[in-house]
Amino acid sequence: MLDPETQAIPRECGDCPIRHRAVCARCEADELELLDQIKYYRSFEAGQTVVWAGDKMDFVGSVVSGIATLTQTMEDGRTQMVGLLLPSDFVGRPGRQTAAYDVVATSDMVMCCFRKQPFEDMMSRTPHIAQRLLEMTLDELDAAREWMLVLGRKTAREKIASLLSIIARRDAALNVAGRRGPMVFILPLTREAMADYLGLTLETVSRQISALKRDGVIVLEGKRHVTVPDFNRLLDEAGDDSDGGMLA
Amino acid sequence: MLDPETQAIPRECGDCPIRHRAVCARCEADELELLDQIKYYRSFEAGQTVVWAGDKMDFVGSVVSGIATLTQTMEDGRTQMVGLLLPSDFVGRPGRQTAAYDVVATSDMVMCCFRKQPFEDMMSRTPHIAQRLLEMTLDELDAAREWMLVLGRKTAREKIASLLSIIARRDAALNVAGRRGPMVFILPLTREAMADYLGLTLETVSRQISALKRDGVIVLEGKRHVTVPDFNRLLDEAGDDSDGGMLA
DNA sequence: TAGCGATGTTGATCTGAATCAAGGTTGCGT
DNA sequence: ACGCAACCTTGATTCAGATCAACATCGCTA
Repeated sequence: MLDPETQAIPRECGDCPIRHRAVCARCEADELELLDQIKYYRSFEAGQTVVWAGDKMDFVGSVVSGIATLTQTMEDGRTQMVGLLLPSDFVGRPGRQTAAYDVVATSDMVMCCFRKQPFEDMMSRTPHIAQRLLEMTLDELDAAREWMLVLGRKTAREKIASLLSIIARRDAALNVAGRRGPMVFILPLTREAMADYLGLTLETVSRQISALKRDGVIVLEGKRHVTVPDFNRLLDEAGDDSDGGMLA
Repeated sequence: MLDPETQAIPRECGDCPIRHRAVCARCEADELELLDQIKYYRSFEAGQTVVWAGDKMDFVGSVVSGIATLTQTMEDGRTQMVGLLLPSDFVGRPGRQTAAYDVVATSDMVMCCFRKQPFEDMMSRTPHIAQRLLEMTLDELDAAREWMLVLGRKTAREKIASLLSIIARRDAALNVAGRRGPMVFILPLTREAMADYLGLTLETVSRQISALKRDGVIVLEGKRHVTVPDFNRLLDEAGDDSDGGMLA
């Protein structure tokens, strides 16, 4: 496992890989310089907890690289994942003292952090930040509502297909768009994490993945390496309106 | 059924019952005056559709009175409610052309609307509006994530108890706080709408309500009038961390 | 005041996913 | 190279909630 400290960390915002998608996306050069002065990086190892629900959280920030999850847990141990944080996603809520959910790094991860108070001060003086944060929050709300349909009404097979299509789509967006041929990606989650995301047990996740493989919807190499020969077929299995595949 | 036109509609923002909770909550007198000039009211009858998912939506607005639902529907007819809109809640998304969900008035309802373009112009010039909208959107995101736990991990009985406790709490917040004695409220949803909210069938909703009644968790008069003798008992049935009942 | 449609309840049966259980793989530390 | 721990798969059985079905209640209109 790589020492997270050795992962490439941008020195300046200009070099930052998430520059154009994160909460700072709309900032002008001068605004970026101010952010540059108050930002700091933190690295987390796979499995490490960033914050526990209910704990005081005196910073906010963006995922620069790696993956984290937001989860909620009931007293008896039932857990539900409520968010999957990928590079450029924002962590924390301005105007709130404590974390509402557990935040856990699922892979080695680097975050670009700001202490909450300076960030909030800056936000009130820099509409570009608040605007972008509003936009990102509205997108997350849409994603959460999409997920409510998955949790409430889809079958186990549809749930798995939905998760795979979301990961596949997002992966394609991060990499160069329009690559020809079948989609290929690495599952960033264990079977158990998938189960927590989908409101299933890990056994059901395993069975349904096996079934999709048996039916040729996906091809597996090892446990994590997935190839999707026909993305529309996968969307169909997810119960989604197909087409919509190709956006401009 | 009341003619919605006869419902009391405030003339001026100063008289408005949702003045201090809606998207305009943070506005100063002069800003309010500008909003006053571009606002208009629309009334909807119970059952009426405000917009269909995918349709062009050239306005945004706030629910002034009554209740509306946001729902998503799959091709085969499975539907999932993804939002319950109460007085002061915001409808529509700035910066988007078409509605993402069906919006349906569940009771007679009055909305305070703004054409999208003037509202967006005003938003870019009035940070108070964008600030409040961000805050409201973050609250909605929290509510959506809370709901993901309900949909993904709770039993049918816990789901019903969760819904009842949310309605009870919200009702108590709208009415004068701190009233002593048992909580009493009217269910604003049919059994079918509850089922769509909870990811259940209407039969299961009916059975679980009967069970909660049989076990003395709730008392029913007719189908819709609910009394909760012991709110902590209800929270317990919902699987929520109890206490948290009394906020300052 | 009878009839009808929307809404709600309850019972019988079925079924998809959970639970219980037994291995199989993989990768790491020693 | 071995042994252990995480992770994953597959099978047998159970069960919560869906489905299918019948009937009850209420409000409205003719």
